Amino acid sequence: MSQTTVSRALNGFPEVSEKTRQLVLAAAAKHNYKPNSRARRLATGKSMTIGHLVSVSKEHEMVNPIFADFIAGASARYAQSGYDLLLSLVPDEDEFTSYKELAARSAVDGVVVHAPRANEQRIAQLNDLNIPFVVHGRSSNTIEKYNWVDVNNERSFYRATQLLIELGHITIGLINGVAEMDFAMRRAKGYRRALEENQIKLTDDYLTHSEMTEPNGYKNALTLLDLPTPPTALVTSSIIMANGIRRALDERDLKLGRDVSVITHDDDLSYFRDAAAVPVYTATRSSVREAGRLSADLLLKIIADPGRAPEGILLDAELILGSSTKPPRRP
Amino acid sequence: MSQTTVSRALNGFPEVSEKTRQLVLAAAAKHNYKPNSRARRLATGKSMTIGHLVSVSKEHEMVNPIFADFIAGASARYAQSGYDLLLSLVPDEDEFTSYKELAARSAVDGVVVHAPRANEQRIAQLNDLNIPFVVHGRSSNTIEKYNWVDVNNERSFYRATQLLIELGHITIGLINGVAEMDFAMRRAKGYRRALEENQIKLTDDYLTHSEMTEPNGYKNALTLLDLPTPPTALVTSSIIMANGIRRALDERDLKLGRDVSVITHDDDLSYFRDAAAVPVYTATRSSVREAGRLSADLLLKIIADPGRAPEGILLDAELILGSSTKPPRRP
DNA sequence: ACAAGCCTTCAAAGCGCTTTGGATTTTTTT
DNA sequence: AAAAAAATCCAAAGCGCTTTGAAGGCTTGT
Repeated sequence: MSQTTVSRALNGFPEVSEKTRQLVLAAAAKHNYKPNSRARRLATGKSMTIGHLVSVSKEHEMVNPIFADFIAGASARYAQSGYDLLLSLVPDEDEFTSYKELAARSAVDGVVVHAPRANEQRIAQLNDLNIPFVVHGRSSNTIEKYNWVDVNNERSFYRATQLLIELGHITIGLINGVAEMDFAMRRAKGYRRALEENQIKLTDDYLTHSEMTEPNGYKNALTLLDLPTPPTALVTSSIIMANGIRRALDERDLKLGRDVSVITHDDDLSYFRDAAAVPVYTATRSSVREAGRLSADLLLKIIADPGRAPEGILLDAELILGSSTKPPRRP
Repeated sequence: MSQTTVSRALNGFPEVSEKTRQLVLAAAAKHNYKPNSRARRLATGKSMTIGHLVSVSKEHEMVNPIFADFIAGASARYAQSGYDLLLSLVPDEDEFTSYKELAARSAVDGVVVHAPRANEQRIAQLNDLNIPFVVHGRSSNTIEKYNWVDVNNERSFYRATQLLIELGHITIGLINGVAEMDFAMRRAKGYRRALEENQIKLTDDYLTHSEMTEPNGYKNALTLLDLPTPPTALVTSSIIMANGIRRALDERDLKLGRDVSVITHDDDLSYFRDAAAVPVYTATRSSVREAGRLSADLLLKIIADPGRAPEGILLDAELILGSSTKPPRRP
């Protein structure tokens, strides 16, 4: 049997009879034959690979904790479509170099951009390189069109803050992510809008920006609690920071919910899934794994149909009531 | 200038003069030329790719939280050596199929095995497939030789338990990972040995096994605290579980350290780095990122020299004193 | 039975590199 | 200055597939 026939049989072309196809498939299964990826990719001119460049803060050697779950969502989709996932953790200052290199050696058919900043250069760069991409998040100060999957951060944090205000809180802090990040900027915006609409004036002392680690949640919570007028409620951008906040409260002999209310954004991380009947934290919840799935889907679509108009997918986080929010204690 | 010369110049062969090499390099830099990965890989017969198959518990959709930091360590090494990192998250029941497929289409030059069980089939399977691999961890019930990088789990948990005993604790619980995992087994062994050597008899009620999530830490801590003779000290396998334990203590109005001592294993995760002058948790600490680096190094060595005798690298966790351990309260 | 038409199969070219073996040039030796 | 050796370069083959263009085998209509 000729090479052509085998190739056609395996790749589902109609020119081969069902009988021979079955024969070929059986033989392939028997000998555990799979076409050599390298040869296949050279012949087809496709890499069948999606790149994920995750930038690592050089300063803190910090990997975004949501990335594992995001990838978990995306990976499943790639596998279904026969794509491999190329992962590279790059120091943030080398990002562009890495993208250029990937493009030059044409190692990937598309990439996913993680953790965009409000001023994100990578979008223009990738457009220049003419390589299909999807951004997980958005970039506020970018005019170009691009494909993205994002959560409605502004609205979520507006709602969260609004809820606290409705409960009677007036002094509300925000323990946020790094200021340059687009999501952090939008969340701060939502927080501020809610305060403004309710004529609550708070200085920026009540807003902290830092990497979303447990120690930072702790540290920033203490800072806010030490203000002359300490907040009676906190909003935070990460369940990991919320854990740090809890530790700070504990240390000050304050009880979560009773003494200080907390609302956190909850990415539904697999090792922090807050699935109790009454969740521990009142939270704006949105599955980052689902975002991974959607991003992968979108990227594969773009690759299949390069002429496609850029699309944005906006997910709405749910505001889920837990036991960490109560009206403020009367003094 | 011929293709041959360019190829040789770029790949550092000695047959080309330094002058022409510089010329070639300059031209390549100018046009941002990089040899096409696909063609290169076909021609050389190497994939220049390392596979990481991370198995995902289908039941809980759980991704091991240490995996991101491990990968971060490994990724840097691969990049240095020009290797790509292929990541695949596979449902745990499909593991072998995935390895076979990778081998059949010869998509990778080697793989890293994550989270080995005490009875780990993948080791024999990979040996059969004749594909270079390094195990992050070990497999107690495997006789074959293989390459691994592991922490001295047994000894670490022996020392941790011993420390608690020396402080005067007699009722000590262990909140461990999933029982089938090799690391969990070894840690339980160390814990038991310390108890035995000190003639402390405790039923298995004081030992829980589960996936290392925050909710599980919480749940299991509550279970232990509800025992007729509740433990005055706990050892746990993960700093994420330790956070759950803290929450349980909080709920019972018990103070970490003062009322219940806790020692946790600390993988030095980037978003939980316990870097205070006096760490929050007394911990057996070992950087999983460093383990990633070492695993990558070892794997690259094996690939470069297939005749190499299997090697094991045993890391010793440090026992670091924090503020979560105190002598038990006198009643 | 023969031609037309379709279904099925095949030989060969090509994907963009590396590598071999030989050709050419330059340098060194006699 | 000629021969030998070394340095440099090049044409062509080959990596294992996919894909093109053409040939062979089978069915149908007359």
